[in-house]
Order: sequence, then C-alpha cells, then structure tokens
Amino acid sequence: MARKTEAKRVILEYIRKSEKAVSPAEIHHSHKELCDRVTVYRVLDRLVNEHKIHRIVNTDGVANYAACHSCSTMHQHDHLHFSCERCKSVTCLENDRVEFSVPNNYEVKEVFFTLSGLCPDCLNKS
Amino acid sequence: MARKTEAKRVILEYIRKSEKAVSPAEIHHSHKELCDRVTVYRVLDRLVNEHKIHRIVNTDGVANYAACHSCSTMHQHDHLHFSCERCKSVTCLENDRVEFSVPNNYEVKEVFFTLSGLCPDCLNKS
DNA sequence: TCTACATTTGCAAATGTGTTGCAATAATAA
DNA sequence: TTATTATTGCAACACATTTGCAAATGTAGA
Repeated sequence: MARKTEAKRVILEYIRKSEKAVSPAEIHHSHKELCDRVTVYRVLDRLVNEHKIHRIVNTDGVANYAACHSCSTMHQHDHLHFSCERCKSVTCLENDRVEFSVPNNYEVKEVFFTLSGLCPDCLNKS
Repeated sequence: MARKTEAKRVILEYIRKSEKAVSPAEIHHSHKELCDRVTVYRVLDRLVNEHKIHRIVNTDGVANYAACHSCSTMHQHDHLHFSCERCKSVTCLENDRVEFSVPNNYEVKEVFFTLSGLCPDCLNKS
C-alpha cells in the first residue's frame, strides 16, 4: 500500500500552492535538499496514479503537473490548458469548457486540450 | 529561396501516404539511406513553415507530423488528434470539430487538441 | 514497542529526443 | 558554366526521462 513520505507530502503541497502547472525540473530546483531528481519523477507518477494531480504535456514536449481541483467529486480533466511559448508556463483554464465529438470506434480515456501562444504576463511585456 | 531536395520530396511523400501521423524517428528508421537523423528534423521544420504538414505533440511528449489536407484553402489545425496509448499511433480526426472559448487576455497562436485511449485497431485486438 | 517486509529512495548509468556549429555538398539563378 | 546560398553530414551537446540495484525507511501485524 501507498506510504506517506516527506518527498510526496512536500511535492504535493508545492503543486497545490502553485498558480501554474510545474515541471519536474522546477520542483527539483526549488527543493534541492528534499530528494533526488529521480525521486521527483517517481513521486509525480504516484500522485498521478492516485488522481491527486494531472499531467499536461506542453508544446515543447515537457511534462508539467497541476493539482486536481474538482477531482474529488468527479474525475475529469477536460478543461483547456494554456502553454506560453515565451515563458514556458502552463496554466489551467478550468472555467473554459470544451465541446467535441469522437467517432464511436475509439475508446477515449483521457483528454488533452492545449492552446499555445502568449500568456497575459508576456503579452503585457511585449 | 526554398530548394527541392530528395530528402524533402521523399519525406513529404511518405507523410502524405501515411494514414497516421509519423514521428521523426519513424521517418528515419524507414529511410536509413536517405539522409541523416538531423536532416529529418530540419526537413520537417521547413515543411511545417511552408504549411505542408503540421506538428502534433502526442501525450508522451513526442512530436508527430501529419500532412495538411484542407490547408490549401484555409490554414487551420484546430481539429482533434487521437493518441493511442498502446500502439502510440497518432491519428487526425479532421471531421470532428472542437468548440471552445478562451479569456481574452491570452493570445492564442496554436491549438493542440489530443485525446488518448485505444484506437480502433487496438480496441479490436483486446 | 519490535520486527518483518514491501515500498521508497539515491546513485550511476543509460536511453531517447531534439539542437547546434561547422565544413562540405549540391540546387538554382544569372 | 559559374557564383551564390540553401542544404546536408557529422560530431558533439543539452535535456528530459527511465532503469537497475542496493540501501534506507514507513507501516502492518506480532
């Protein structure tokens, strides 16, 4: 059975407090003393399996992780994500729902909707 | 100005004939003699810039490329893509349009809509 | 509380994707 | 045909992520 470890607790707390989705590298850089780089990856995998966080692949192919907010009631991540091409930040746009249809010979398990361009911060600076 | 080269011609033809989106690695493996690995990446970049193909990031973070079908008339790739978790294939679902809204303080330049799960082929085999 | 054991961790090394610099090659305009 | 410049190959790099294995640690049950 799953164990409570410091790495897991701290990483989950960090993700929950973060405004934007965070990458494994960011987590490791801001918690150098906490644990090894490899452990960060393994903790993130476990948190995803436990439905505590969800994974977003940004348009550069790098994984980012965000806390699940409405997952305690219903587990779905069919909201939009925004991947900024300049600052590389990934933001959940949870209020903007997406509508789509799929041919019925596909079995859809997960949904990844990502927009890219410039986020409000970078748009201001340009 | 852009030049016609064998690598470019063969790679574009290969992508056009392919049912599914293909990765740089796949292209290189099936055309070992054609050109270097690096050239595959560079040719793909050029083809994307010329709007001949479009790039899809699959849920593993790997880039895949597919031919643009309706781009001669209108250049937009806001259709769904399906990323199979078993065989890793990426398919364009061009007939299934997606509707969404975004806060107006974001500047959207590109759109990546990917579903994952099991494709028809893998669904049959299971 | 103590013990046994499965889970978690650190470290080193490997894999895979994508990029860069530079000199050599080849397409094309003139 | 020749000059120009895009394209290529090669070697090396950067970075994200994974794997194997032995050591450490959390926790269920005695």
